[in-house]
Amino acid sequence: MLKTFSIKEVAKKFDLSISTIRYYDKRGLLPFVAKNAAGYRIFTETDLNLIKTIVCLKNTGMSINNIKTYIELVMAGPSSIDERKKLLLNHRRQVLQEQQVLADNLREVDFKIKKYESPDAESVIKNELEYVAREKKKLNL
Amino acid sequence: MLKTFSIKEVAKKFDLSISTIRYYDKRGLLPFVAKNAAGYRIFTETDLNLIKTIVCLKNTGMSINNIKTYIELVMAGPSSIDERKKLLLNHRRQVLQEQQVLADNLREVDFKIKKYESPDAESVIKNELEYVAREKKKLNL
DNA sequence: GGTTGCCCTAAACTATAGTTTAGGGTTTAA
DNA sequence: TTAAACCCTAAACTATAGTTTAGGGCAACC
Repeated sequence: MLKTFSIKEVAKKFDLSISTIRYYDKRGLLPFVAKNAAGYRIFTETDLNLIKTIVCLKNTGMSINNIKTYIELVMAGPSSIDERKKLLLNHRRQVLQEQQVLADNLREVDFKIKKYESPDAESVIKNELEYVAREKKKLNL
Repeated sequence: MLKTFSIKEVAKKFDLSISTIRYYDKRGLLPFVAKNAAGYRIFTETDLNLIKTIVCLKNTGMSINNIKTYIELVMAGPSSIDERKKLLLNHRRQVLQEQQVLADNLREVDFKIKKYESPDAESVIKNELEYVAREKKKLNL
């Protein structure tokens, strides 16, 4: 028999809260999820694949609105393949850029850490402080 | 003479909006910025160094509150070097983890893109759709 | 000396992404 | 058959990070 999953099981599987899943549904990210007679969400195996994709897009910083657009394209069937590809390629570019920003700025953080690890950190920083004080004094600030 | 900068110049230099700089000040990120008799913020060269650090921490995803903590440590002088180092090392760990998440999930996105780029993408996706339909039918969903 | 451009604060407003609460049905296992 | 464990919606609430607006003061140039 085909296995189905409750909202609680799905939440656990993807490390989301139940309310987040409900929120995603309300925001239109889960139009493919069926409900039983009592109104309970019933998740199938293939639903989980799509949810994995949603989580993946979320984890790379895509907004709910854009994820919704992607899901709508998926629901539209094969005719939307080109648009889906365009959307994902665009997203990919943004992620690469974000990675670049992260890497560049992390290097700066690393410089600071090294500075603090240096044996003469204390005197260096004292000097900097004195310089700042002189600078403000000169400017009457 | 020592050069100083207006809020507008600083905003331009760091690609921030003027209101963001005011907001940062209000949140306690700029306790080192002096004001002239008229209440105008006057930024010195060394102020810019600290602002660069703030932007750097922001660009690596640190919250305003944690940046504030870091700035407070800086203002406390050399005695806080150890704590600053700890804070930055901790942040560094989080950034590395975020980079990992980004990289892992981007790989998934790349898989999807490749799938859409394949010549038989259309038939593959048609088959998937039919599978999903059969699945839901079997489950009476 | 007035007009244009800058600067200020305080407070309200916005966007995004959820979380929590209230009130109420359903399922399951003793 | 009832209590515990689940599930539901709607709506209010929260957190974060700003942006916008209202109402005024400075500054600098013509």
